[in-house]
Amino acid sequence: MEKLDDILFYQLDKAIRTYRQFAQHRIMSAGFELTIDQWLVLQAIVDDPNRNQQEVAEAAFKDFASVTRIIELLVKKGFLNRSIHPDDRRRFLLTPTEKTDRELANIRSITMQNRKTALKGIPEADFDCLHQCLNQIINNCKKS
Amino acid sequence: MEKLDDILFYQLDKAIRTYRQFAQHRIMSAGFELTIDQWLVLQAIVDDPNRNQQEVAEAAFKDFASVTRIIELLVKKGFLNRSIHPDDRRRFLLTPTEKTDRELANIRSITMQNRKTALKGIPEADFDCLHQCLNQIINNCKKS
DNA sequence: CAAATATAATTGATATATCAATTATATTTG
DNA sequence: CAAATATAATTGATATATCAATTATATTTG
Repeated sequence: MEKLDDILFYQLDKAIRTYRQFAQHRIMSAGFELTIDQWLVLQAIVDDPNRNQQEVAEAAFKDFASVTRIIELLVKKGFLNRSIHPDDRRRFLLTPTEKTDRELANIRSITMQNRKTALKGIPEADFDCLHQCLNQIINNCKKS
Repeated sequence: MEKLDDILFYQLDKAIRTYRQFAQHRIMSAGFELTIDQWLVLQAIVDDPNRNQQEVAEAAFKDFASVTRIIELLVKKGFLNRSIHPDDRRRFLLTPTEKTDRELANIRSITMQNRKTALKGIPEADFDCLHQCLNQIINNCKKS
């Protein structure tokens, strides 16, 4: 029987999850109250507040339903204000609150450190290889 | 603002999730009733039925609590029998049922195809690079 | 314009992840 | 040996993923 660790996809899964656990712990112990997924969604909204939820979902690579629920939490936690969109009553207008920018900036510095730590010892030359391989996998698996 | 796609970890996440969605769809449309995670846990048990649940969790890179719940489902679906372990009443004795081997073998052939499709176009030479990079990330992020 | 269709978002159900608390049993230690 | 501690597994609470169904509004079409 092949060892699970020899299977590329198992290793891929393990790598991203190990990183997520690591990063989440560091964000929490620094006293922040956002999960990585909440951070991703919030960042996607701040980057372009005109996005509707489906565009946010696509940007953050999340499910529509998840985005609905995550935004719910972000509103509850006071990072977003939600009001009805003036041009389309099916949509919401999502506006980051005052504390949002500060929080995002603070988390960003931790995230930068996390990435650096996680990538330590990987030669520059391998980055391209990684990016290309991952892109190829994404394209191969994308539903057409 | 950096594009999310330029961030290695975002791409990593996207790659494994795209693969998972792809693989899960193909397993389902072939008429099987196991999720990838259930398959992983079941495989870990079949590989070595002497494992206790914590060892299963470690092998499948899952949380203890998740393993409890996944085993619950596997028992319900008739892939495992659960009885009290003769040597240690805190443990359970998990025995694959008759249909388990057949099911695993059938899914295996689909999984092989899936992996092949997902890796199409990636040069052999890049595999080592990938494995090494992922391992490095796992080690860098592992809690010590 | 009214009916049909499309779109934006939500909701419900089920699966998995994570953390903390709990239960039951086994082992260790004074 | 009894009390303290360790271990195996479960349970509860909350977050996220996925699919299908639903609701509300907007747009299209006959």
